[in-house]
Amino acid sequence: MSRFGEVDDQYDPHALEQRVFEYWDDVDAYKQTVEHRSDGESFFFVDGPPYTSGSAHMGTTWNKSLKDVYLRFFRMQGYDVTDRPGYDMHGLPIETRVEEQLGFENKKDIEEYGEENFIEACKEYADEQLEGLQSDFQDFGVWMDWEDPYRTVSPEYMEAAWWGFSKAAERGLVEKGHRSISQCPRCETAIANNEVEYEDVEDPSIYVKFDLQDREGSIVIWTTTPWTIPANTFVAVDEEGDYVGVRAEKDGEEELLYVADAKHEDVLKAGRYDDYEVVEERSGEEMLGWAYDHPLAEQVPDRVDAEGTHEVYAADYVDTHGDGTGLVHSAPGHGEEDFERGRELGFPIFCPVGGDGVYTEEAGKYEGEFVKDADPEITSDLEAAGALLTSETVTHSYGHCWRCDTGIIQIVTDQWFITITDVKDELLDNIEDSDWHPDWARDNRFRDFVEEAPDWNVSRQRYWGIPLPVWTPEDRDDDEDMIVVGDRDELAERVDQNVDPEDVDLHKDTVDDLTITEDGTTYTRVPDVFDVWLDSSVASWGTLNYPSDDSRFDDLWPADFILEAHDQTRGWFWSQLGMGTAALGESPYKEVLMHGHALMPDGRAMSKSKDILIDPHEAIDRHGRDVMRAFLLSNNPQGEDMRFSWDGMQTMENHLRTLWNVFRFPLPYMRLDEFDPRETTVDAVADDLELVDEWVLARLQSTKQTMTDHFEDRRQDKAIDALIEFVVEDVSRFYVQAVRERMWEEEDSASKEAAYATIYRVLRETVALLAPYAPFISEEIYGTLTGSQEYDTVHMCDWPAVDEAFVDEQLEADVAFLRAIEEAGANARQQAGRKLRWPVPRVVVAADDQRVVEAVERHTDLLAERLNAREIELVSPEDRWGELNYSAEADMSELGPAFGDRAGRVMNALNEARIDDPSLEALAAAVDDELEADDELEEAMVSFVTETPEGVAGTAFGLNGDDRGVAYVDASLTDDIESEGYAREVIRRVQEMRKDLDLDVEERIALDLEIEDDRVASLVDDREALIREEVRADELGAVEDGHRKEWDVDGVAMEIAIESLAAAEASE
RNA sequence: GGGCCAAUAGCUCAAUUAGGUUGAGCGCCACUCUGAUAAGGUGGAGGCUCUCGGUUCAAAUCCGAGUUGGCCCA
Repeated sequence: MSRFGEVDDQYDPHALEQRVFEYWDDVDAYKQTVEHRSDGESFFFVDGPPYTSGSAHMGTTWNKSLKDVYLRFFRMQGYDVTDRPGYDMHGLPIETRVEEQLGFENKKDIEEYGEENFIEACKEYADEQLEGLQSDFQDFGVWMDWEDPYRTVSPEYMEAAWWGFSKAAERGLVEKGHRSISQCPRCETAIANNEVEYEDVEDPSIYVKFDLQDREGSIVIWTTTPWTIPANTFVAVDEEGDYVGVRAEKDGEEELLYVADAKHEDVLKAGRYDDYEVVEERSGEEMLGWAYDHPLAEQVPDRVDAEGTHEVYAADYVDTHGDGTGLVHSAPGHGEEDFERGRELGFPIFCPVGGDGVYTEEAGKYEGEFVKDADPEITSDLEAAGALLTSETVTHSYGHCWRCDTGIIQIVTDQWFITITDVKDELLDNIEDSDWHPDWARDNRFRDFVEEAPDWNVSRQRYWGIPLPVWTPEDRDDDEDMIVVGDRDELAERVDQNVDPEDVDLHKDTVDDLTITEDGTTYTRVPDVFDVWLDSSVASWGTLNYPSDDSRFDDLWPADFILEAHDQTRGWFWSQLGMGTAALGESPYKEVLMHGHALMPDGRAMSKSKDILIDPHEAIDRHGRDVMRAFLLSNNPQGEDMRFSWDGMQTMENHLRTLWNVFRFPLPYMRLDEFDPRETTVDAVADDLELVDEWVLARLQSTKQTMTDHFEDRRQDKAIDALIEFVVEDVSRFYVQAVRERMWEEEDSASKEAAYATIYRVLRETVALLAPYAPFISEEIYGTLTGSQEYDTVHMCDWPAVDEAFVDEQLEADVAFLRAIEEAGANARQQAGRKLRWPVPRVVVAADDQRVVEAVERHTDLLAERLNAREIELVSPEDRWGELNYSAEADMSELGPAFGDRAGRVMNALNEARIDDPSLEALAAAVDDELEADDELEEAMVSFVTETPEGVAGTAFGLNGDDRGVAYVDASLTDDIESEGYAREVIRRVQEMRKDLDLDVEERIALDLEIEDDRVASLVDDREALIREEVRADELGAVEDGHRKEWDVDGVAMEIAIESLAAAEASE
């Protein structure tokens, strides 16, 4: 870009962004920036890999924008930043998508299609999805290493998972075990608890009577899963709970039922008993050991029947006041808690259900039926056996597979685990080694989650994932003597077949058939693949291609910084901690920034499936990338959700437009004067800097300090707020207004040079501060300001440091007062009906305190200029402005009782009184005529009102809500003031006419002026020189044709004509 | 059902370690100004600070209970 070149009149985000994209390509901006920092201190950022399904939504967009702003910030601070993006490409979500595309219904279809083909199809699908995300992220202007993302499906990455798992195995943390797990019967695989989604469904709700042996009566249990009754093994009670025996009567028959005391009314009501009576009170403890008959003994002949089963036991999962009866049907072959308790009690684990949710042979009569379909039959069998107390339905939340929405079932299967419960203390210790923003997320939420986390089931009975690197002795499937392979070299070395470690893909189809033979034993591979959460859990070394590339691991690991949304406490924050601790004994990250979710403008969650969303592409279409990014980044990134807002987007566009306008304002002048920013620096012109220059430079220093502090607190939102306030309030609305005339000066002057140097410095640093947020507009402004004199891209700049020479807190405070006075003055002017264009003879500032006096004394000239006042008079706090009078406003409700029928006259006197001291004494003296000897005026009767002299209006000014004084504007007219006022009116109109003709700023004109009112005409004549200079009129009164217009200036008719001299000459 | 977080103007948020008359920006309405400005300026409307209790001379702020929303867990 050429320095001070022509720029768009209007901020046009789309055209600008396209130009910048092309420019970045031309100069290889990203690569240069990375290279520029290659000698810096290392900073290891790890990208949490988005799952490759669908395109970028607003949440991902916010996430990547946040990453981008921090990575750019760290780079500007000099760090050599690791910025490899990642993609999470394995797992059930993609499998189910591909199954849908291929029209598959279950695993058999996959087997028929062929594992290899299916895996290939998944790979293709994942690759396609990755491309969509890649191009979106690049389109948002995110600078990461897009040429080399880490992909969880690459052999190097899969090897990183193998390595981590094998390290955990070396520490004895890998075991195969029987566990109760959540199973998706359609996907035929275990799914993690955190992949279970809960939805309300209607289910059976049955109360079942288990007849007691050796004593009269039945115990009553409640369940919403009749299909688990065949596996019933024991009944649990609360040892400390209160239970009752109830003798109940229905249809003339009587029975004795045992339930929790707190639940007996509900239960008997549900059973529609005619009448009942509590006949026994028992503690849970007393019921321990009671034996009962399995109600489906006939239907399920192979049911569990070991010593001590079908008896009552204590368990801590019983609640005598919750749902149900206070007696809990327990089937260790299904429920997780039942399983744990059953194991403690030493019972066999009976689970007559297969991975597809179909009863096995062990289920006797029900063999071959899908469990949920068997509910009605089981219920009617219970009824036939006289065991059904009642059958209803209930709507409750029930777990579903997060991908295919099938209701999950709890069954006990063999799975592989990383037994992180064995290192729980270490996990909790390692939490302490990471800093979180916000800190409560770590200390409350994350700690709670880790404390309660069970062992990690890492095996899935699926295809599209990283194969477990576990080989077990042929014909045995336990974890004794297992072999865990840690990398590809080890694989090639140990397997019986020929494998090229450089070449092997590592997916299931390439390793399934490999065997290992050692010491005469042949080992075969466990057919499972890893839980997809294990993939991303190794990202901290997978990003570095460790272990296949060990060049950087020692230097970089663990990660310095990660940044994800709050749903990752259960996800990636956790899985990484678990894996890092299991494999290496350390937290794999040092600092966490946890942001929230993107919500709809009305506060609802966005949802793609329900089509409730704001598409980032639409946001870009409407406002551009910089605006979207800056809007997203102006939201609190710490734990709180972000509401998207179109208004907020528009406001951000307005702010960026203001910056654009500030930037383009001085360009023509700088160009004309051949201003050289390298020679004419603020330091070079230090002696010529005027007050406003020093002030805006001081504000720049404090803005940099504020922004840096906020960035270091990870509150980039507050940082950009500070920057916008500086640009809009200080630079645009104050500084630029104040220096316009200096820039218009035609002659070279030290003052103009100082203004150029100042605004140049301000703009040059502002775009560096803005660059991480709005990289496109910053680039174009930077390029236009610097041409080829600096870096090729603003993103190579250092983060601007505070320049102590320009820090001036006193000046900042002074100007804050001046601006408050100016604001009050503008208000007073409006009250007095005098526009700013007309000078006023004086402004009187009545200061309430010494600080205001100091500010005004130090900067009287500036204040006079801003207020367009000929003179500033200062009244110090201990004095009162002598020209003020006071009147009183009487309160009749007080006067009435005090003065009776004289009240009206007193009131008039009070209201008419004019006194020069607002005291009751002075007032009493002024209305003396109406008062009688013992009358006493009281504070409550009146309130004092300040009366300004004729033609003067006053307005109070203050700072942060505290009144600090009053500004009085004396708007009286003199010939001299009218002369300048009318001259300014003429100038403004001529300027407007110049604009009509689209004249260049430098263009000379001829001016013709006719004013009917002789007095005004003569007043204007007095200012001829001023008018000629301001409107660049070389000739007066000689316009024949030209541009001619009639004006009405406050009732005075004028006719103005102008003509460009260049045009006039050309036509001659 | 449990945990965490949030709730202040129509919208987005402030209210300065630890109580002292609720503020800003945007939007809206009126007026005004304009040779950088789809700008700017002035004024205005707009709030039982989610509800109910408690502590206190005093609560948006501290405590308790609830409501709504978001996330997490079951």
